[in-house]
Amino acid sequence: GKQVNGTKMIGQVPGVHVGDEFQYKTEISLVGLHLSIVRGIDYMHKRDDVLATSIVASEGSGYCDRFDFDVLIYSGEGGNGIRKSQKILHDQKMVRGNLALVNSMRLKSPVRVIRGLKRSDYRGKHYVYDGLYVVQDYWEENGPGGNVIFKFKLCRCPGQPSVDWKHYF
Amino acid sequence: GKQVNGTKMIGQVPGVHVGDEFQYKTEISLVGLHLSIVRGIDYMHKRDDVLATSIVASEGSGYCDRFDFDVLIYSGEGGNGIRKSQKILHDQKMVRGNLALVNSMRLKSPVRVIRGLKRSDYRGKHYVYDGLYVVQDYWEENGPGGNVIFKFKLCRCPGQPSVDWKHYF
DNA sequence: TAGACGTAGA
DNA sequence: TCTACGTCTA
Repeated sequence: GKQVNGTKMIGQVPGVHVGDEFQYKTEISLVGLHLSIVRGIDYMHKRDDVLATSIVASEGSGYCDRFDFDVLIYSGEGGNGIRKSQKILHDQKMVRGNLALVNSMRLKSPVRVIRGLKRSDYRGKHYVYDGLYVVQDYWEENGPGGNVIFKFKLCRCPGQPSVDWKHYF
Repeated sequence: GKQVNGTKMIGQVPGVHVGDEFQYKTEISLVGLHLSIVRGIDYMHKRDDVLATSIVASEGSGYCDRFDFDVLIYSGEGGNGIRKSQKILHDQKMVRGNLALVNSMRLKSPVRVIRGLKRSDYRGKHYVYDGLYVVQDYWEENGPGGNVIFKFKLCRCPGQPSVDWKHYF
């Protein structure tokens, strides 16, 4: 690994606080919040399980994530082909990040949530750490092309500082 | 723009020194060395010209850049299709970055050179600022598929600190 | 080797 | 919308 902040880990990352803001995915990678520069769901092996460490969620990004008070409805990974020029839609599979989120739910293992926010100046994003969530439920939905998409319901762990989102938009 | 260090500029960047090392393209973008995260040649409008500000050069990357003492032979951009899964080779065109380098040669405008070095631990790169160069010549070559590739000869400006490259490999 | 919620500029 | 010397994991 090449992260500066130490090893990949579950839960709170030392030195990173709720509300901390970052310019690039590479920065949240460097501080150890979310190691993958491109994937939305990051995960790691822990004992015999693969558990989610963190997710990057963005409203209105084509993934249709929804933040509603302390609840996040998050879309699984794979199949949607959003980054493809030929937008072929496939069913999402219960593997990798999706499977890690289910395992995290089963073991009540907390997941770091980073919100990707649209910039005011151009089409890119910036990123704000929103704190720890637990996965409470998941289900399948049909995407626009009839393909299977997983949805995960995450609830923000109590006792964390609140974030004034108006400050970041 | 979103760079932290100020506006895009030609020549020396305040606060950045020969030998400074960076982990990611996003970092050299943040400090103002090379604004584009993906392009090898960065450039800007200056009066009625488009001039090169900086290039990222890597030996052994498939682009066949060559460093030889204070001379760099650098390959132009476009056409080579290295990042494509279907490796279709086209002729490079005298546009964008390639044109900017020719303009920089004509006006003897200095170009910042960043060397992309292979990491020891994985397949990615890190980046070291090598200082200012001037473009002294350019020509066409035929690439492996017979396609046209531009080559640029850059010479390192005298009076700059030397770099102990063994330190970085 | 390919896939994944990458980025900026034309 | 596309291209461009991205970057990591499986």
